Amino acid sequence: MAFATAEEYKNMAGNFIHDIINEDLATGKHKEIVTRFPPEPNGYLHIGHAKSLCLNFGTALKYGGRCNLRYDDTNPTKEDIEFVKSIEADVNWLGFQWDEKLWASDYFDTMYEAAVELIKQGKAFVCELTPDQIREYRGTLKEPGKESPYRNRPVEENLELFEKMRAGEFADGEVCLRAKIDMASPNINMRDPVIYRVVHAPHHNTGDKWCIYPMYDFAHPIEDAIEGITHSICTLEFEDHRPLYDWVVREVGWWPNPPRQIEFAPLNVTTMLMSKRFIRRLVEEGKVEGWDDPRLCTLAAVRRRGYTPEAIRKFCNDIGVSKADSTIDIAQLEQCVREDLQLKVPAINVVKNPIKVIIDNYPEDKIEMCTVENNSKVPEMGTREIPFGRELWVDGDDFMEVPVKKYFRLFPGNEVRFKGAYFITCNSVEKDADGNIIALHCTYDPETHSGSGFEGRKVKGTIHFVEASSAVKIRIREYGYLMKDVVDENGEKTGEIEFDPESLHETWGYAEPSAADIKPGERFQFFRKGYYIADSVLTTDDEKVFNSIVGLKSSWK
RNA sequence: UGGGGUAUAGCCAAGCGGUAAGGCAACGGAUUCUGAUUCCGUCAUUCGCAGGUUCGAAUCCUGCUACCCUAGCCA
Repeated sequence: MAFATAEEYKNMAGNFIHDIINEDLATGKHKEIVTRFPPEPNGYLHIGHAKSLCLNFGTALKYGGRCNLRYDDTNPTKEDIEFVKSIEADVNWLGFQWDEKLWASDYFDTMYEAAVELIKQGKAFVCELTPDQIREYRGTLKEPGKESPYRNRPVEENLELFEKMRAGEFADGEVCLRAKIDMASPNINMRDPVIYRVVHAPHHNTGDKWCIYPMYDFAHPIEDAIEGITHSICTLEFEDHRPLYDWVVREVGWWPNPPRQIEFAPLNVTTMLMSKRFIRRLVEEGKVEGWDDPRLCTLAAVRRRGYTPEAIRKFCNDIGVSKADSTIDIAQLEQCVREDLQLKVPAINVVKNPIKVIIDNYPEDKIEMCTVENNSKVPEMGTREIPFGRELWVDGDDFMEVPVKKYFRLFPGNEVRFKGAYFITCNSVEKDADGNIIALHCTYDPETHSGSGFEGRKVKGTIHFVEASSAVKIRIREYGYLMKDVVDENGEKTGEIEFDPESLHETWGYAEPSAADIKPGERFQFFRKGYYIADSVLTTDDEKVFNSIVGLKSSWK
């Protein structure tokens, strides 16, 4: 496993978060920077998490600090230990190594003590209002709330009641512990927020030890403080919670140099569905193959699709970090993938929508081997031999019976180079009774073999081919976008997007003989077509299935 | 009609009182045995709008406007 290096992040794009860190370092507030990546184990990590991962781990690398992986497992009813394995695999795959792996649930004792501390200070109380009543008492965005009748219980009574909560003497929702802050606060988060609730459910880590669990707003700042996190980086929607975050660590008072929460804008990418809820629905309804369906944006999916961790890290670094709502064009991600793959993967010849080419002046039984580069950008990747013979397949896109302007591949009367082989002239088109093309009859010029130094004339087009008798048939899965624009009856975009059932297009083609040896997970450039990966799930001994990664940058217009 | 945020090119994003970086996209042109790559070039007289301060404003001040978040015993 190749992990991201400190070197990679030394020159990480500066951003407002680093301005804050630099300041904290300069003033001596902190000597070592400690961050954390705190997923709730309730689903798969996706490309949006990658931004957070790169920010948190990258920042730690940049400053020579530490970054913890911490599971925010404070709600036993919504979490599933099953996801833990995938989360760790994905974090490592992306190239990050946590300093420590921790569980919020390991701090339940401390959190309980912290709650008791608040009660003793008269800053928390046990409330017997029902959830509905609490909502009612909370007020609205524009109107202040009103105080709970239980708000001014004596400390001793609160202590007793809280102990009873812990002892399991109350049913779920019957009572809860609330912070005593300000019911008239314009910030709703400060209107006596619930900090502990009763949940009679076993916890994967603590079993039946607890039947009360802390709420995020109470737990998270304590988790950060315990670990000595210096900068708690999270997404924008928690901005309004910051006053409460600060309140908790301040009022509990056990941490002289408490962490600072900093928020950044979450990632959106055009055509990529970042909603975990919607992804889950598609998976459950069977509209996609699973959490790793290559059309999804989970890390498992983009991995299967052939994206590399290096490309994703580059992408995250390129897009920068700010607090402005944004949606990145998918083209920017794809470009990062091409840029990375270009220097790493070999090319093979593959044709889709094959058209038979017969070289009429080439001997019937002769097969000769042609030498081609594995990667024209990287000579060290060597060469390979591909067969050339009388009957060949060319790509359907490489022939036009009636060429459009500036088309310089195969058409009747035109001469092109077959990459690695000869100049070939298309003479005639053989068709069946229905007008379907059976074969293109061509001739080759023996003097023009690759490497012969022939300079007699030039051709404008170079195309690739697959020798027919040795061709390997392959299945190709072309991934379009999962979502498409919703259009109304007039064909106008409504601004909404919906699931596109045609976003997976399956076709087939022929590949050169070497394709028979390809192992699942291997990536290739399909010469002149784009980047593909041998599917690690579907490939069998009998057939090769390739998933599209990204296409080549542009084609002729 | 509370509170908290955010507005710089088609999409991101630097900029922090001294005259608009960079990336993606797009478009020209050169090279190319991949219409890829590579290489050169073009792409904001203007920073949401309107005023003000200043020799000088995207940066400071005032007033607007638009969009996002926020009323879980979710995170």
